[in-house]
Amino acid sequence: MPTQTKENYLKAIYFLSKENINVSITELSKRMSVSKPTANNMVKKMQEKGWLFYKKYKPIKLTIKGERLGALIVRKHRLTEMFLSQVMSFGWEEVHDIAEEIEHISSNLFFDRMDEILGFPTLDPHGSPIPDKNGKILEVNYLKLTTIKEGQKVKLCGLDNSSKDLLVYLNNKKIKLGSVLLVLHIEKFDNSFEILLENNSTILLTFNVCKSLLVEEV
Amino acid sequence: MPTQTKENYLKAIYFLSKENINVSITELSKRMSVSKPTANNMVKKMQEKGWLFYKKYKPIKLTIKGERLGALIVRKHRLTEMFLSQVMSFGWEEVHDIAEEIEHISSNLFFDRMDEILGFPTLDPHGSPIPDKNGKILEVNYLKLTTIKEGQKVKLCGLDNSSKDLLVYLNNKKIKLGSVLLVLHIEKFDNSFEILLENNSTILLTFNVCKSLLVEEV
DNA sequence: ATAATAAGTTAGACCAATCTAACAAATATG
DNA sequence: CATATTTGTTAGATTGGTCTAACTTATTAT
Repeated sequence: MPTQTKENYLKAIYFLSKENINVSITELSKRMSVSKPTANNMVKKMQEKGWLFYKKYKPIKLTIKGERLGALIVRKHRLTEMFLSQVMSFGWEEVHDIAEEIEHISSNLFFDRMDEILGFPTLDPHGSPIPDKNGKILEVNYLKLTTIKEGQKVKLCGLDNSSKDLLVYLNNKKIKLGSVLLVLHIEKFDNSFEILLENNSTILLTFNVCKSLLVEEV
Repeated sequence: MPTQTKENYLKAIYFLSKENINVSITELSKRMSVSKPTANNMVKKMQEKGWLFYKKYKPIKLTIKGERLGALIVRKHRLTEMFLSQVMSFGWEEVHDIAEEIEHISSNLFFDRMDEILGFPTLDPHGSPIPDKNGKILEVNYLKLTTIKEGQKVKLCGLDNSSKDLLVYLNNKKIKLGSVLLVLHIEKFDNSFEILLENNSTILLTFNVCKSLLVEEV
């Protein structure tokens, strides 16, 4: 049973790895907002527990065990976010912080019941996969909106960057997961996208926003 | 913001006081399953925080502040139990352990939303009061069934001892919160109570069981 | 009232998680 | 290639929560 703190380190390493970032002591210390000696010390302890492998100046790698533990925390986090939003009517911008706390609850029953109530979702509303009870995730292959050509119709399936700002922005534009977007025109000048929505309104999205939108051709 | 550990001490002192137990260092250490020096040390720290008042060999008393903090933890615990049972379909015997963990979540919004979903209950299914957002509890003035005279009609409003055994026992006898009981006869010999239920069946309750039944005259 | 028991305290230790200051090792750069 | 910069490590301290052993101070019981 990892402590709450160690669970947070596991999660940080898990995400850094998924982001293809070389997980160094320095990188980890930045992500965790702790000093380098603190991160160093923690990594040693986690290695002793058999959750990761580390050699001086080499990237930190989670072991199978560590990877599974990390995935299970992510599972708890994402199920909680969905539960808060769908069952408890919280807004998407509110759920993250609460889920950061609830993800450390040890009772598996609690999360399995959420899972059941939610109908065993495999993706959360950001389009991020929810690991199953064994820490296995369904691999998805979405495209960034920026790779889509003019005239193409796509469905919004996920967000690459789930910042609160982006969520609020999309909400204002009436775009949500599952929304169908038609790329009317791409402005050569600034790479902004002119998009036709299902309600026949036209909106303009900057290149920066488009980079964060993960879509699937329809 | 009390740490999780200190919240547990606050809760323990809160309950010991409510049970009219003289809260000594020894009593507290037993309740918390820690050594006496540990309890002693903690009590000193909590006094510094202004949550309680303690003088050598004198009973520990919560300050207004400490009382309020304790009540708020109880609020979180009881709301969680109700939410788990009523919204998430957990059995009443399963909810306690999960609530012990969730009661330490800091987000007030989370509990306020539970409260809303549950319809702002003031009593939990054991008949125990749920403190409000300010830690105020609806003072109820129930009587033990043992104080009721022959011929009197009462309504079951709460349980003084919420052991699983008692819950199962009452369930078998078809007695639940809100049941109306008529005291037909009190056996002088062993102080057992002969009770007439709403369905016109007659049952016999031992003095011991009657002590745990909190009722209101009707 | 004095001895036995219970209650409370002190001292010293440990572990988890953190810090700063100072130093060492590897990498990058002029 | 030599030096500057980045990266990692050591050492020593702190805080929160815990322990045991040994001691002191009340309470209780004979």
